[in-house]
Amino acid sequence: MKSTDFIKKPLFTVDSVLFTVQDNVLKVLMVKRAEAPYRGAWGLPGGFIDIDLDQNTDMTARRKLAAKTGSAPNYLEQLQVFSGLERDPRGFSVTLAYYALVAYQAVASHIETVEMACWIPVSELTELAIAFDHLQIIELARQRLQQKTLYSMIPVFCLPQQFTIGQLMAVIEAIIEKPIQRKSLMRRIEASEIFEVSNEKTTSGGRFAQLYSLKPDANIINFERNLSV
Amino acid sequence: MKSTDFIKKPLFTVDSVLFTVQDNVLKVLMVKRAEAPYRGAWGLPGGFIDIDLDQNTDMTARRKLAAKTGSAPNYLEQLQVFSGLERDPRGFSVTLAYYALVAYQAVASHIETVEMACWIPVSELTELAIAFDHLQIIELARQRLQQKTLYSMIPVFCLPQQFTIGQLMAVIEAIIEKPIQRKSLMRRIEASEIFEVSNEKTTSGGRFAQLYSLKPDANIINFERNLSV
DNA sequence: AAATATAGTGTCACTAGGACACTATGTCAA
DNA sequence: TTGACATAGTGTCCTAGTGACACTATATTT
Repeated sequence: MKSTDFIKKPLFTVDSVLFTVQDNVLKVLMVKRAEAPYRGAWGLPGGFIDIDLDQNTDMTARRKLAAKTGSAPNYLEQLQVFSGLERDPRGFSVTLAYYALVAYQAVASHIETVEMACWIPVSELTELAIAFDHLQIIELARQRLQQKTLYSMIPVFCLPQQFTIGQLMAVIEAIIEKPIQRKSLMRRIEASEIFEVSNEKTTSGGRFAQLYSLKPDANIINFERNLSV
Repeated sequence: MKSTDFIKKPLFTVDSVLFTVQDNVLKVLMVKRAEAPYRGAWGLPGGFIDIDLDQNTDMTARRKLAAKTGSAPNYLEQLQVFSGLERDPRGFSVTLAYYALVAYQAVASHIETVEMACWIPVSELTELAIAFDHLQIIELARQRLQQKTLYSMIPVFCLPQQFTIGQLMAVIEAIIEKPIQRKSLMRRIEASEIFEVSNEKTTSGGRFAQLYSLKPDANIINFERNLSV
């Protein structure tokens, strides 16, 4: 291995776009950068692989998320690699971006205790100083999440273990930013066969809503049709 | 930057699964490895980023593919990152895998002149010695290609510029390994609005087949339903 | 001219989602 | 107590895109 290899190796990092839905608004976990470059700007939670700690890049993403949220996300999937000379002032860089989902309730209290980690509505990101190309990464993650919401049930991962259909519907509508038919959602819940019912629950004035939860061994399936756009 | 950073940086490579369809069989471009590890085994075309040559990882994939095929693929997309301590005897490694499509005719003659590059039917891969976890990567790429074939027209990228509906149908059936309805395909060709007609052509005994080609500015769209599985 | 092969169309059935009226069951205020 | 209202959940018809498959069209071959 020549010494030039050292210089020419690109920086490799792992970043995650952690989504949740709170009050019918899609939000992203952002971290205020304490170091250069882009010191003081908001960036995605992430960092370098630690070969001693991480079996693979999934573990890196989980470790970095746990550091900020104190827990593991309900869903984690690779988004895309972003690379190039321009995206980091330190030189050629390669970032593996993940996107992830979590229930707001699961991390809300922990977030408050963490210095400079914050849920930011995706619609308000443009008002902030965002580090690197992270705004672009978030936008792609949002598109992927929207698309996947049209043909799968992944939005359940933005909810606590027990949830009502009304809550699931609200989360879906927050993600795709369009209303959907309650009836269509119920048909899919039945067809997917991955949910089970439990007790009852009441919310803001109205009939009791059935509580659902994911079956323990449930695999998220893909429907063969999209919901209408 | 500490000296330990040097040691602990993972190997980062870019590999591509280049598919084509020849004689109704889905094939992958494999390269016989001339160096350790896995010397003599078959592996995917790929290698390290060259920061001086590559603007980004897409360019790395294209450059490595051009070295083996003499041309650019018709389609190229990121598949997934594979990482871990176990997958490479040299240590912790990270590979960004792409998958790509090309017309057999476009590279057939060049392949023959290249030492140890070869189209291998995906069904015959298990009979060979495959380096690293490349077999697993190819399998995932195949699944992604199959899935995408159900809701898009990407299989056209396995064909030359001009092609008949019969050829497109054959390519699709080779990819998903199921027969499809000619009528369904024609409906999608019309609906997609990305194809245009040209002259005529005859093949093995039968009525002339209309030749189609992709419109110059065509964007591959996704249909809202899958073909039946 | 008939057999055969491939190209392309007409048409009906099926399926899953969209629309929307309707029923069910809770809260709250007069 | 009762009626207005809010949310939960159902019944039913409409629609669009695909599957199935018989049918027509046009070439080659014998």
